[in-house]
Amino acid sequence: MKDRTNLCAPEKCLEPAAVGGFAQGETDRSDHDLARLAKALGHPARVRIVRILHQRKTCICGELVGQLPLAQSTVSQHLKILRQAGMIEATNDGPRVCYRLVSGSLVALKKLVSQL
Amino acid sequence: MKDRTNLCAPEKCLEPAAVGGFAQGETDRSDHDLARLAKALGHPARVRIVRILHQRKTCICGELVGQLPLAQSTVSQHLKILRQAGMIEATNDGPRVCYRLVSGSLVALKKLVSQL
DNA sequence: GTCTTTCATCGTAATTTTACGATATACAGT
DNA sequence: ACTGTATATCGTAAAATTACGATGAAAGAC
Repeated sequence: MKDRTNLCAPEKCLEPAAVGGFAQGETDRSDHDLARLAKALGHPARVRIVRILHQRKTCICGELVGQLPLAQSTVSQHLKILRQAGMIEATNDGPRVCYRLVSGSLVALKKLVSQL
Repeated sequence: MKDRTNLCAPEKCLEPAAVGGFAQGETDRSDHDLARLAKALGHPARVRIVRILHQRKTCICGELVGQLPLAQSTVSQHLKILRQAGMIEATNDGPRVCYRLVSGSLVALKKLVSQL
């Protein structure tokens, strides 16, 4: 077989090679940051969730489930992905969970994209 | 087992539910378009490729391979993903292949992101 | 206390992604 | 025709993604 520790998935990709001359750790970080946010938006359901949260400023999980043609557990999974990417956050409201966009996350994304 | 024809991956996701009241096929298409482009940028190597092509306006495949800590076949695979997403295109230059950004693809991405 | 509601997590399966080496293909030069 | 260079594609394996139902955990209602 071979090593296959996946040089790219975590945070190692593109960094070894970049040391080969001109220091561009800046670019590397941008690459990873943008890739991380882009990946989080790489599914229509998650784009939709972000859109809804942008409109309603805040939204209960159950309402999001109602807006999507997916099982509750699947929506919960998508919410987790967006949370791990730092795009949304949640607070508890009794038995309910209130989601909202992380302030500045959209601005950060737009900035990274505009720098392309 | 069950059906599991994956209602989301192709182009079906979010469309059945959207018919439940206010017609918003517009939003659905935007969701899919943005998700498609975002997914294409959802890997640091592909972000890097797009950045390089933006700088140098045009680039031979081999140079891209030299800039990335990945095997030639892997880079070729990433290029294929970007091509299928409509972000880059290629022309043959002798035995070499010359890649460039598809004119307007970045603008389209920026527009979709700015509409978030 | 016991329900009920709301959501996250678990277990699982199918599919996709990511990576590599090996091989095929296409073109230029000799 | 043969050689070498450049690239794509194939075969394969590991890991991640996407989806679902079932189960678990927390909080309010009774």
